[in-house]
Amino acid sequence: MPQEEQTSVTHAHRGRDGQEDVRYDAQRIETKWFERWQQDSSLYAAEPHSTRQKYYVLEMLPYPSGALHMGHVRNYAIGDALARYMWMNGYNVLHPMGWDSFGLPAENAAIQNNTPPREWTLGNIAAMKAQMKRLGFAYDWSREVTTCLPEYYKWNQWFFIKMFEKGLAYRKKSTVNWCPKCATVLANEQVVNGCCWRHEDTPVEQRELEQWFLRITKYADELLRDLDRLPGWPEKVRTMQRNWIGRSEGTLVDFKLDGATDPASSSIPVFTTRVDTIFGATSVQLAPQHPLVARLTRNNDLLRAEVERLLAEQRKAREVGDIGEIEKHGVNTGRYAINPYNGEKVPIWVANYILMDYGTGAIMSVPAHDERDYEFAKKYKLEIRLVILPQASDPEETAVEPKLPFTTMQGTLVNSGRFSGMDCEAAIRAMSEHAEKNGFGKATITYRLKDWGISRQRYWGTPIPMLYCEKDGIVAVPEKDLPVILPENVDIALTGGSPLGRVPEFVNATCPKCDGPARRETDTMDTFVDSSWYFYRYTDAQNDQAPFDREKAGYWFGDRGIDQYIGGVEHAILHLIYSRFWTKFMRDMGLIGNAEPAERLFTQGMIIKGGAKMSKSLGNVVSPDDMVEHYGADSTRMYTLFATSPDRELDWQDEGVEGIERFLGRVYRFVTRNAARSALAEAQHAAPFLPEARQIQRKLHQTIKRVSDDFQGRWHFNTSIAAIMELVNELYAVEARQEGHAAAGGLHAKVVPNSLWVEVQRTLALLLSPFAPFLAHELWEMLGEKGSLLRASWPKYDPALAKEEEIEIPVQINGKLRSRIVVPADAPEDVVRERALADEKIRAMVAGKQIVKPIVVPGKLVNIVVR
RNA sequence: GCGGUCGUGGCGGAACUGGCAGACGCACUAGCUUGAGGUGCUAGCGCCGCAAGGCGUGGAGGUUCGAGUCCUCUCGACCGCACCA
Repeated sequence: MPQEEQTSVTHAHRGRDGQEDVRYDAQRIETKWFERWQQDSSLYAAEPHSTRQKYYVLEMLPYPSGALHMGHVRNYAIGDALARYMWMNGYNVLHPMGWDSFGLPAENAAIQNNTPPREWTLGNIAAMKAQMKRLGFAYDWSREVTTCLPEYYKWNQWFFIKMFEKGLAYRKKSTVNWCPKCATVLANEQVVNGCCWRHEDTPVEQRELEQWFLRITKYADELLRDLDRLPGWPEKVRTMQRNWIGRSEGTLVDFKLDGATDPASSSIPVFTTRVDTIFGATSVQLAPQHPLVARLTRNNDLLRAEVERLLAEQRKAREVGDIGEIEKHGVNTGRYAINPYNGEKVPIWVANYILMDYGTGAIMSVPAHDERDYEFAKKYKLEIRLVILPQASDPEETAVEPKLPFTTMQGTLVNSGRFSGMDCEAAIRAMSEHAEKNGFGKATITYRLKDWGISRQRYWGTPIPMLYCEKDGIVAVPEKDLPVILPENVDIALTGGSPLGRVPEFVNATCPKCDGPARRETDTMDTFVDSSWYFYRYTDAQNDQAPFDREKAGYWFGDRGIDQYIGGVEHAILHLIYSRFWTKFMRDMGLIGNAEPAERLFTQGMIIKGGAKMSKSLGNVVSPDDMVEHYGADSTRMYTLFATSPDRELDWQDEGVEGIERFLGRVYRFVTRNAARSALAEAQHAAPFLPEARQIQRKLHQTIKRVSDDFQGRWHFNTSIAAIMELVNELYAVEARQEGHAAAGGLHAKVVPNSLWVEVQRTLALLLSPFAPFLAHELWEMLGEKGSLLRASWPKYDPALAKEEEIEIPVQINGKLRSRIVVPADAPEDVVRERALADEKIRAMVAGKQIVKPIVVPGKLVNIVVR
């Protein structure tokens, strides 16, 4: 038995001939390569044109907050490993990086530290770029994009004007969050429990402001449909986007306002997905903000006060985020609406749970067939009228009265005039047609997706390139006058309104149409605009004539987009939907040929520690700088890949990093001890190929296969790294035996031929280079190789060499493991069966029993079923 | 409420299409080595049991020669959406 033989081998205490091992000094190695890589700026540069196939790998660009956090490191470690792997496989790789550098934190820092936003931001960028370089990420810095610089945001303005010209950018009134103490607008994220984040006892107010919107809803349907054409995106993200777009098919029905004096506004459009239940409608419910409400309450102070209360309740609930749990309240206006299907008069109510921004802001209430309407009707004692009966399972049976509310579609209409007797689906079709024929409605599709409000009453953003002229109205800044430069030295104190409005030199301009005086737009753009198209700019980052050259973008994007995009799930909706919208718009402009920004998307998991997300308040933040200083960049990066698979949540453990450092030390010492051996000398020796050598060779090729397979498939780098560890463990074991032989003065002082020994070490450096580039390069150099590993070829595995000659397979009796046998790997079924039955343990156990059937799974196991 | 992901040793996690559960790492234990500074090497390590053996992948059933993996029910954790008419 070969297993037992192993134990008889002397386990040497690795004497190493009394020689001290060199310590693995990550700092020394990494500083050395860091400095070398600094010298050569072309090292990671993508070729503009190449005979090699292109590969565009992109990680989401960071906001320059001042320091990288571990989430960044994980994200970039994944992308960098992939980029390096593709490089070594002969691709022309584009792997760029940039800065999403407009946004609020810079303004807050400016107020707190009295540092101009620009200075603060650029300082942070420099610091973070240094961190990235220290971590050894292989970015093509010649293509760096910084969104807060005029060279970049000029093109935000250019795109905006193009959208304006196409009617895709427009202005309308809308509600914003307003903190009375700050006297300014707040982003939704800055509203905490309905109060200002800086004044936690001050409730946020809603204000109506004129805002710029981008008509993303024009693409709603395509954005939804094309999700099916993105098999390379996580199902989760596609589902989230589907829900966000929220397509809903239904019917628009006009109820007439009874006794309307003004014919122009005499109808109340209502949206419903269940027009089949409309004969059961016993009221119409309006959102408190519904335009009709103001008119209906004009002469009734009491009623108006009630409505105000409902409105306040709704706002409160929405701000806290639990509109779903709001206690339903309503008030009867005393007026009536006429159901166009049966001419019936139903009361009009105003209710706090009706949302103005979905559908038409008005609903028909059918208590018998809707949960919410039922609850509301019970509370206010409104009529509940049954108009759908469950379909009897047995046609002979008469339908029974259902439990209310009866909300499923498996039913038949009753008490519904000429539509009685139809099933729900047929009725919806027939009734929608009926409405359209008679001019009071039609089948419609509504979306939850809203047009994108991009106006921000903030300083640190892209100025919206618009002018307001008394004579010519809203006028776009001419292209030749772009960029509209964001002025410096602006007072950004939070005193209300847009800071740019306090800069007369900025505000006062000339109308390009009439040369008369004009006022500049003082709002800036949402920073999501910046990140909606930045990845195109990487293909042509220095272009000052256009956002990018069509051909250059065409080369990298092709017709499928970025080959691999990597980032956090937190961007699953906003950033990724805006990017998709922007791409479709650019395609319609003829700027690009792809309809989607990225063919494949990978969302990495969060990093937690001690069961919670890392946060300053919990004090469980692990700083990348500390880790790099302590264990080195290689260990830090590699740990983020080793702790778990990249798609899963990572539970940070400092001891885990130590484990990686220990492993890298083992590799380093192994090569230190063995690098000097000459392959050439050995080739002449032609040493016998002992079992140990074969074992190493097999393991080596199996490892190459496992690591390569992970890159090609599931990206489970944790198992790739585990495979390399296994290889190294085996190398140590064989090395010990080799020394044992030598010490014993054995004939085979060299158990493993030097040529193989050298191949093993070279391969080790190659396999490690995507995960631990610093050490890999050091090893490469120790092995006498020159140049970057990026230019080296990824090792190929040889299936013949990876193959096991003999395998051990388990033998079960009735599914329970009873013995093991060793057979040739390619032994035919009947041989395996014979061997299993001949096994002594098995013979003893099946003696006297009847063998029902022996099951042989070649190469896997034997299971003998006995009775 | 709807949609999704996930429950495996003391811990992080392996086990791709059903086929030896626990690879690899951490922690722990022992031996050797080193040593005034987070050292290295070797071995052991799911649970019960002296052992033979038995029991084990959140729980209960089922399919199968065989289930962590498939099916049904159920419990729990996390994420997203949410009076969406």
